Amino acid sequence: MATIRDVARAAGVSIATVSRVFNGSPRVGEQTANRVWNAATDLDYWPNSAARSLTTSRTQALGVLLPDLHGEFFSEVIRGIDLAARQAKLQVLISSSHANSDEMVAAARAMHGRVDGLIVLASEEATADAVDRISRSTPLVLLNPCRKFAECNIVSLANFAGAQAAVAHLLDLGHRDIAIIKGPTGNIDADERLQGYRQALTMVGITPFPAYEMQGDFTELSGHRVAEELRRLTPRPTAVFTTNDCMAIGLLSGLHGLGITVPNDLAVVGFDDITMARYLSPPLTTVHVDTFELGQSAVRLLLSRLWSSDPASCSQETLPATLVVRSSCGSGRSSS
Amino acid sequence: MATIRDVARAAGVSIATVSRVFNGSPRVGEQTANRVWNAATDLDYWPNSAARSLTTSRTQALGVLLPDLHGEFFSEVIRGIDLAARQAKLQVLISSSHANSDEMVAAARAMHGRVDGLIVLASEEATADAVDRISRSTPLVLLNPCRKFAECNIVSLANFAGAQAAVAHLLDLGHRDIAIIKGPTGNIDADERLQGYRQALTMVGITPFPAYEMQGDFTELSGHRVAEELRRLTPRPTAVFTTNDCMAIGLLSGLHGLGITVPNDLAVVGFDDITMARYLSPPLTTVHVDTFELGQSAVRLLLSRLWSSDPASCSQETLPATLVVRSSCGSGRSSS
DNA sequence: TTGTAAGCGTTATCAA
DNA sequence: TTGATAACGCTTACAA
Repeated sequence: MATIRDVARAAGVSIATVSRVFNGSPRVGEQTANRVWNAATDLDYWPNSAARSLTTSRTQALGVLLPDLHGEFFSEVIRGIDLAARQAKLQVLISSSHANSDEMVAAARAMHGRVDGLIVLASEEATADAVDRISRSTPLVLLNPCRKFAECNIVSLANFAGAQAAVAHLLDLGHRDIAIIKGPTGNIDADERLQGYRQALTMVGITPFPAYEMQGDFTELSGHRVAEELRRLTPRPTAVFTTNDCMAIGLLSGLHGLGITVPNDLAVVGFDDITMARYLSPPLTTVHVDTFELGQSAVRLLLSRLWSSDPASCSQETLPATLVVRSSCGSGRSSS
Repeated sequence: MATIRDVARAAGVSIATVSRVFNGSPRVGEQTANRVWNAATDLDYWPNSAARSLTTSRTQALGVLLPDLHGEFFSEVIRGIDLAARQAKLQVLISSSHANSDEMVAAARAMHGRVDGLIVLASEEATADAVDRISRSTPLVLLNPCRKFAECNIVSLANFAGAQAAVAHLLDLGHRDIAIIKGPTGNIDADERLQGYRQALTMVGITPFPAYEMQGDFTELSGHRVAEELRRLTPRPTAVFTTNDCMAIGLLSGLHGLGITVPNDLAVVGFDDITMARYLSPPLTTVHVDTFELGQSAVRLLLSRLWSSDPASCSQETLPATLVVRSSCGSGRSSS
């Protein structure tokens, strides 16, 4: 690949002039600029980003650190980040599947000199410590962090409120025996949604019943497995809140196999509102969250952090979680 | 952030020695190495990747260029790439949502100096031209390219064979009137799957019937819409091949609303075998492809291309597409 | 408006 | 085994 020197030589100018042309400096004659463009095109020249970052100490890139995520959440967050980054002329470096703090810190270090800041999804308690270590050397935006780090920019989802709304909906429909399928232990989303569930029950005077809190792990398979357990519960619940849609899908499938009809025998409400929620049978009532927006917001926040003169400035943003009523909860209990 | 000079000063050595320590050079005394490690740890030092790439002219990073993709395909490919890259100690730069060649070329240029090679998913005819332009300056691996570029490393999916197998399955079950929901025009996957469908019919002496080739765009919504069209077809098809699972989901939902039961009134076979295919009702018979492996293979191919002494060397790999029989096609037509 | 030259943080080539 | 020092390709004062 040609360098700036090749272009300078070909255009009969100094390398400084070539640099000016490529950086859109106004202090360059039109004729000269044209000669430079032509030479650059001929030589198929483009500035070397590494060299550029070195002199400017700005990389025009951001890094993303993620745990081992699957499915729509993962893809939509990345899409959101990628799109917002592109609009801001930033590049995106990704490193996912981090199971513990050491891996995350190693990934962050490896990005040193390559990124101006980092977006970190550390929802698992196991990766919390990484945030402390990384934040000492790099501007950070946290996505849905497992703990609230005081001096960080944070974008979160309204998990608690969303879960409360989901359960309140079931209560409104006349249900009293409401079970929940929990997410993985140590995951902040899982935990907040569980708390929202308990709170909604408590508010109407129902004491959360431990046997109704069934363990899942956010996968379809775990939802499928729980169907069997569910029918053995006494008193048998009339409704169940699955803390994400994937588990709802598995559950629906399991219930179908068991001959339990939804919503007549059992009402089901999910969380996330993934694309296909509306195409399930019955269409799933669930809590909508905008994962794409989550990614976009993170980039915006990082940008404002990078531009701000005050590096200690920090803001926290929470994205709404709103109930979307479809058919999986029916229209109320016929018999009380 | 501390630089190599700070560490050298703190450890009382030259910068060359610090560099040697961080690059695992054997030619350095144990005592010295320890002093350097300690100083580095104290100062929280880590080598600047941009500077490193500049001197070595190797970046230890690869770029990924993608069109506007959603859902599981997107996330699994990236996961595959990310994992394989991490094993090879490579970083991953992502740029997605490219709708045309100019955008792709711009993204590739912006990565100049940041990546050693590129993985490009250019399945759309609209982005084909970008491949030609980019390949002149950067080592490339193509994922499922819309045209077969002779001098490129390519990993593809066995779309044709997979589609043939899906339709052959329907034929085996006694179906003769088999419709198809096509993917977006100009998309290679869509096209190859359509060709496989036609071929399977032709092979048993059935002439493909144009009215049976319904337009979809790989989204759930398009599958949903087609349900209505489908029932108005004469002769009414007894089976339908949807060229991806998302459309099958939409279709299933639409058929359910119309009171058409699967597989009794209509057999449905999909393509992709996304995670939730098995949890649909009925569980979807579909063609399994390993998207995660697609990403991994691409990285491996790029690596071998980068290491190979012969830059013109190129290999093409095709990943299998195998039928997974579940319940959405039933067990054969009761009445012929 | 253009050119010269210093410097960004490394690695790599020599010497010592 | 270590240390000077010249690149690497670029941006940016400062001069002209």
